[in-house]
Order: sequence, then C-alpha cells, then structure tokens
Amino acid sequence: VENPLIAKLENVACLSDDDRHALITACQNVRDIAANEDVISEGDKPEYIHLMLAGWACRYKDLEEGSRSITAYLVPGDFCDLHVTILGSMDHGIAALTPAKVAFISRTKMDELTRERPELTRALWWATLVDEGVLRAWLVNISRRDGFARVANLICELYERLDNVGLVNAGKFSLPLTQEEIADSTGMTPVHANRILQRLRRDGLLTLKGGNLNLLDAERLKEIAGFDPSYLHPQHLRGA
Amino acid sequence: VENPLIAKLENVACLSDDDRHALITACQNVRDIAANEDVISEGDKPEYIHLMLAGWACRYKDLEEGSRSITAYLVPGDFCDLHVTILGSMDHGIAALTPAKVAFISRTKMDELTRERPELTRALWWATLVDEGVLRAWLVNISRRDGFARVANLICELYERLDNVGLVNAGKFSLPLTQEEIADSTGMTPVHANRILQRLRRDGLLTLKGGNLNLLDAERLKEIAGFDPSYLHPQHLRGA
DNA sequence: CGTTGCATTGAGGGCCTTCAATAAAAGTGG
DNA sequence: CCACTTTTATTGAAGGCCCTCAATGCAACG
Repeated sequence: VENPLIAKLENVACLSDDDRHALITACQNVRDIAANEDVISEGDKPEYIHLMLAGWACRYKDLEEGSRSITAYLVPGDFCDLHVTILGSMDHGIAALTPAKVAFISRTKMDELTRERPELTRALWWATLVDEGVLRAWLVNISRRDGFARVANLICELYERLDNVGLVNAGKFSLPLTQEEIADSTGMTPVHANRILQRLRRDGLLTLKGGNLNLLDAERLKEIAGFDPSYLHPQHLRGA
Repeated sequence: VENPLIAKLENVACLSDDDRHALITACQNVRDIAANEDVISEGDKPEYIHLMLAGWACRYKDLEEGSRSITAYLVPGDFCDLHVTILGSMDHGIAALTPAKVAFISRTKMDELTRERPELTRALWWATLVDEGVLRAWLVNISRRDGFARVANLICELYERLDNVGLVNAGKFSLPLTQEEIADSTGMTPVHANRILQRLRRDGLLTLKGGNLNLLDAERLKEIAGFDPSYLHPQHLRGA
C-alpha cells in the first residue's frame, strides 16, 4: 500500500476497495512543505484538514519566554487536525521537521467521505482516539518518569507508530529529530537530552547517527521506559 | 439553568429549546458515585458515555512503581468519555474525587441526539476540541514551567472552567483537591505541592482552606502562570 | 572552504525529591 | 458527642537530577 493512512487503518479495520479508493482520491491535493516551514500556524483559521503523506512534522507551542514545547510528532498516516475546522483559530502551530508531503483535504470533502462510509468513519474515529491516548501517555511520561525513561519511552512509541505504517525495517528507522527537538518534546534541555542519548548508546540499547536509529535491545528499552503499548489500541477493531 | 452541560454549551452556541430539552432527557439515568469510587476503571469496556452533573472526578493512570498521574479534572458539565465507546477497553481510569452525580448515556441515545441536531453536534464537537486543547496545555505546562507556575496555571484554568458553568462566586470556588492530587496532576511530590501552596498564600495570591479557594489577585496569578485562556476557545461559536 | 547549525563536554548551582517525623484535620464507631 | 483511627498537611535535612552558562568539536551545506 502506498498511502500510509490506509496502511495504518488496515491494522485495525477492514476497509473495502471502495473505501480505499475514496481515501486515495480525497488525497489528491498534495503540497510539498519544506523543513522548518509551518503546515499551519498558531492563530490561523483552519480551512483544510491536513494529512501527513511523507516526512515528519510536529505540533508545537511557543511560550512567552522563548522556550518551546512540542506536544506531538506527526508521521506519515497521521492527521494534523482532523476535527479542528470548526474552531475559530489554531491555538498552536504545526511545523514540518523534514521536507514533507501533506494532503490538503477540504472540510466538505471529508464530510462527504464519512457520511456514507461507516467502517471508514469508525476507523478515523479510532485514529483520533489513539491520538488523544498518545497525548495522555506523553503527559504521564513527562510528569512521572525521569529523563532517561522519558526518552526511552518516546523512542518506543515512535518505533510502534512507524512500524504500523511500514517504516521500520529490522529494528531500524529514520528518526530525523535534533536533540533540541527531543528535548522540547520530553521537557528537558538539549544538553540533558544529549547526555541521555549517550547513556542509551553506552548501555547498548540503540545507535543513532545521521538521523538513523537502530534499536539494539527493544525489550530492555521497553522495560526501562515502562512502555505499555495498550494506549495505541492496536488491532482491536478487527477483532470486534 | 440547572444542567451544567447546557450552561457550558450556551457560552458558545445558540441552542434551541428543543435541543436543551433533548439534552435534559438524555441525562435521565443518573447515578451517585461515592468519593474515591471509579466511574469507569482501566481495562473496562466502555458501554455508556458518562457526563458529570455534580461533584469532581479525575482521569488517572497508575504506573508500575506505585506512582499515579492525573491527566484531567472533570467538573460539572464535562464528559468523561464522549467518543470512547468504539474502543475495546479503557486505557486509564476515571475516579470520583467527591461524591458525584454522573449521567450514564447509552451510545444509541447519543447517536440519536446528534443525528438530527447540527447545532448541538457542533457544540459537542467544540467541547471535545476544548478538552484536547486542555490536555495539550497541561503538557506544555508540565514540560516547560516550574512548580510555582504550574500550580498557578492549574488554578487559573479551573477558575475559568468553573466560571463557565456558574460555579464561581466573587472569586471564590470549591477546590476539593488534596495536595497529593494537585501533585499528581502537576508532576511533583505532595511535599513540594505543599510548599508551593504556602508560597501562593504568603504572596497574597489566594487563600485555600477546607477545600474552599479564594482568588485574591487573579491578574497577578495569570501573570505568574503565563496563563493564556485561548485554548479554552471561549465564545467563538456564537461569533461565527 | 568558510559559515552555520548541531552535538558534546565541563563546572557550578538550584529546584525538587526522598526520607522521616510531627501536627492538624477529617472520618468512624461506640 | 467523644475517643479513636486514618487521612491529610506541615516541617526539616540531605542529596540528586537536571538546569544554566559557556566553550569546543563536528558535520552539513552552499
């Protein structure tokens, strides 16, 4: 499958050929976004729904005093703002971290898509509930674990999510994050993120060089992270 | 208005008498939940949608090593789990913090309610987007502010939210949280939460005794907290 | 091949934690 | 309504995780 959203949804739902086709045609309006460019900025009025097709982006909030907080990473198959078109303005921004391909889908197109397709609608709902679960997991992670476990947790999560869209190969995947971005998403300073990554390497858990991560000991990393993937709700809609 | 959900939604939407009536009849199945009792537990299969009518609850997650993280406070007018009935099981629990009245609404009832009422549906959507915004704001708060500002921020937010449902009177409102709960929701220890509350009192910002909070200097508290209420998206649906 | 951004290292300090004891308050049963 | 128990709040001391500031090394890029 070449559309990462379809790959993701098929992990949990049984889409018809027709559903798949409808999704693909809805993703025709694709724009290239350069690295560090905003997909949508804080204060913008949301007009389109944005779907990541390739590359990475992040949801971020700039604070008064110059610091930044990253509240989500968006990878291929993730919606940036599925339901947000009814709001007056964005209360945060979304920026591309790498050159990215983003589908711009109009609200009417999306309404049309969901109105007649209950299975697809259920799958999209599932995806938004997972996104919310991820957000809660990040909150738990930041509030109750030390820096070492926080970074370990982040890596475990990204591994699972990328695996769901076919972007992991034998424990290896692209992790195009600077240490500052890792720090901004785990609530620490870049200096400390650096030291934690060194420790993860020294302990033989992973290698990370040039944006390529190689997970050497997934089991031990999960252990350290206290990682429980249940919040990603894998596979469940199929079973039900 | 006696139904807090209606009070909340009417801040942002123009509901018809018929909408209001439909909401009220959907809230007929009310159960009393004792303090410290779960409304729904982690692992439960969600069957009903739960709406807070009176009292406080919290969304929480217990970690391996015995610590706990509170990811949301639920006050009258808040849904506990509006969209969650399609998931296989709860990945976190919801517990009453005080004796509470909770409406149990069946999925079919809710579908029925939204199918024919676009204005109401929009308002409920708005509410879920605000909940998501609150979650992101908590993440930003915990990851990039010190303990003093974190607690200040929490109090600012609860002030706004309670004001929206008519539960604030001249800067005073009920805050039935233990210091441990404040700590579990701001990512600190109870000991430290205690010291921060003392500082807030000493600085003349508030008084807090017996679960009653009196906001003495709201402006200065917002300043300290770096509180920007835009994530609560007040008033916007009316304007649009 | 210089420039720019990112990664790395060191030293010093502060916010917050842990452990532990005590006081106060709230809940419980007779 | 009081004695008792349990929970919650408060205080102190010691220490660690992580921050701040600052310098240096390294790699990507035009």
